[in-house]
Amino acid sequence: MLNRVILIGRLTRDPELRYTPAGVAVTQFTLAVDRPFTSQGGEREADFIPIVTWRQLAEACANHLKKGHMAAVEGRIQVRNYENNEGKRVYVTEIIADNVRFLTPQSGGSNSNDSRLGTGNQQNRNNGNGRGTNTAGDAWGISDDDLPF
Amino acid sequence: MLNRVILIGRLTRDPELRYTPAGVAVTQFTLAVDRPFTSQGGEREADFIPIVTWRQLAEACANHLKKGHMAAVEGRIQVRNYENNEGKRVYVTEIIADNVRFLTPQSGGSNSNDSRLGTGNQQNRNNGNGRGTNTAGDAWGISDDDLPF
Amino acid sequence: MLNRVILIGRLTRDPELRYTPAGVAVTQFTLAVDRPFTSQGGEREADFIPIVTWRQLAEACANHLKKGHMAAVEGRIQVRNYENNEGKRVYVTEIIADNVRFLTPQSGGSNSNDSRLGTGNQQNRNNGNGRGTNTAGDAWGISDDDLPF
Amino acid sequence: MLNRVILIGRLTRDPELRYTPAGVAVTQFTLAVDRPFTSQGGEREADFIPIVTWRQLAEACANHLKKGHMAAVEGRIQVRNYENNEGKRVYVTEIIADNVRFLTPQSGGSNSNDSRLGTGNQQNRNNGNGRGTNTAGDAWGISDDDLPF
DNA sequence: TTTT
DNA sequence: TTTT
Repeated sequence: MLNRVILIGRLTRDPELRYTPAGVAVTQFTLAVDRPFTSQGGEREADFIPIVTWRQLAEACANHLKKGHMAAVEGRIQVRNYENNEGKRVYVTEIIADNVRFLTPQSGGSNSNDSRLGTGNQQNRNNGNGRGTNTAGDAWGISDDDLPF
Repeated sequence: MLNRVILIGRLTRDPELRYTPAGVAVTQFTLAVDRPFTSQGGEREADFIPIVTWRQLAEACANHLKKGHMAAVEGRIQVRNYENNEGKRVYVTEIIADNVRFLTPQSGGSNSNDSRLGTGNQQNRNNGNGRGTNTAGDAWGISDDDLPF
Repeated sequence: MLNRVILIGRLTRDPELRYTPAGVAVTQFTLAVDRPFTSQGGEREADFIPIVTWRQLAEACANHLKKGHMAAVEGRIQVRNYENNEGKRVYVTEIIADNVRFLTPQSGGSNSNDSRLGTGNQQNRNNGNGRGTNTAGDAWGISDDDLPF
Repeated sequence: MLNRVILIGRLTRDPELRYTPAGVAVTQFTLAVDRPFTSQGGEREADFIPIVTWRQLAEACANHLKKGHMAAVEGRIQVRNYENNEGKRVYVTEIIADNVRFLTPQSGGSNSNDSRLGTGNQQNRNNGNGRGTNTAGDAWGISDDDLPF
């Protein structure tokens, strides 16, 4: 009934932009979020949280975010499951973002930081590429059925 | 750097209270959180999100929550990993709650609804039970190393 | 750049539904949110927080919420200022809600609890009432300029 | 029952650190939070939201934040009222922060960015200044009764 | 594997 | 598998 997540962290890698078979942009990246406390045994000190963005917001993230950049992400937790290549059900927990703020100043750019996109937007984009259209599904088990808006 | 989650949903089962080897209370339950939209293909309509609470809050949840009850949960996302019995690394995403509100009126009780416990509290509780102490570790791969506060 | 509020509390009165001069629904109510701690001197124990909703969500709130009902409100803080009838600038802090969950079971109703409305919706509603159209502006200093979406 | 706010914005001025009569540190600053949309009439484009921090967090903010710096603030809304010098009741809405992240890199410093302080900390600090101790009360109507933790 |  |  209510599902809201807000994170600030750093990208562990460059974001990956793909397109669903229907031509809808999706990008994924992982946010390293430092924990508030230091582990007693020198163990884990960050959580690595997968983020998914769609449509315009996906393209903005792909264009503006890089490995190491800081970002604030607002969205909801989604628990997706799909069958892997051994026929086993795999559960994946991700944040479906509807707002991403770019907190690392863009080098040589305007850096308007205005990235509230993606929610309530209609325009799809076909990448005009027969081979590329279903890479999203192949790579991540994401299909057009997962479109969240 | 910032990691905050707020959920409202219903318990899919009664919560399970266990104790770490050191005698610290942990309870786990799953929250079914309805999605805001209806899936086009009649697919999934809720996310099932695992919640972990510690210490006093753990005991309050075990005492007051039941299957089907509505609750509001505030906490942070944690991505834990452990080795399962086939020697494979398993990743588990859970919400470590630091505040739980009981939204289903307690039958025949005072229902003070005052459940802001667990954070910053010192008192452990040993269950005085040699056999029972490490059930938490056995069942869920949770140990005293996972103590979040 | 990021402005998010989540509250759970109870309505201090029935909500008030009005319409802007352009016929857009607005409703206002106040949420009493109990503080997590008990004041040492028996002082205040709740914050009384004004909520504003627009369009479809405004009408859903007017239809389903009553004094004493519990609700979860998601939105953003807005600091509005207007000139009062003594020509003095008055500052008003309110929550502009984009999601309201009705946590009190509706008596004699279906209680689908599906109240994610209001954001990204286009339909205005003229109340067909010449006198009533600008009551919102009169009563609260709200005008069509304050439309948030 | 639940009251959570998360903001990202910029300080409109340097923060002001004071001490209550009992010697507890309080700092106040205002966060300018850009609105997600552009006003049609070129009107207001940011909300100016007053922030209050206490104890260790107050001193960390006073030491590390400056006018123009970006910060993420987590806390709760509080509606305080006091009598002004004309004997009139004044209502003040502020965010009582329990977590502040410094998002502007510190010039010439370590910038550990570890600012999760203030909650659950016991140590007060007396400023050893008879005259200065109650400046907080004078300036802002804040007294030791307002201590939130 | 799931709640109403 | 991971960021600073």
